[in-house]
Amino acid sequence: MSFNEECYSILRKVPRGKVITYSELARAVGSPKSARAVGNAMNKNPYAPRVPCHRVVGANGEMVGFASGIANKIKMLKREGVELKNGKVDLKIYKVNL
DNA sequence: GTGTTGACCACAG
DNA sequence: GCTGTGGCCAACA
Repeated sequence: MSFNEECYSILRKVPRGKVITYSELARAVGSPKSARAVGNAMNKNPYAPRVPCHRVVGANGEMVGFASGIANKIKMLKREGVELKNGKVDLKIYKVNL
């Protein structure tokens, strides 16, 4: 079980219509400071269709880079029922409760 | 083994 | 609110 695999595993647990932050995901993996490494893993994302990497947002619910483009990411989230507030996600509502 | 880069985060000014 | 700095981890040259 590699670090990135852990990330994918946790991310897969995020239900549709919900999101998670890199920080929270990193914390769930066990390294609260490895948010950067998490992003790196998402960027590679060998499990592209299996892992909903578009549900991962910044610590403030802000959309940070996305391999396929931020616009596409937002579209997917919206399609899942996630409303965006000024290009950001309301973590109070959409952030999954671990 | 070292240095750089990247979908980050927190803190200080 | 924005910029700069430091720190973290993983992957690559």
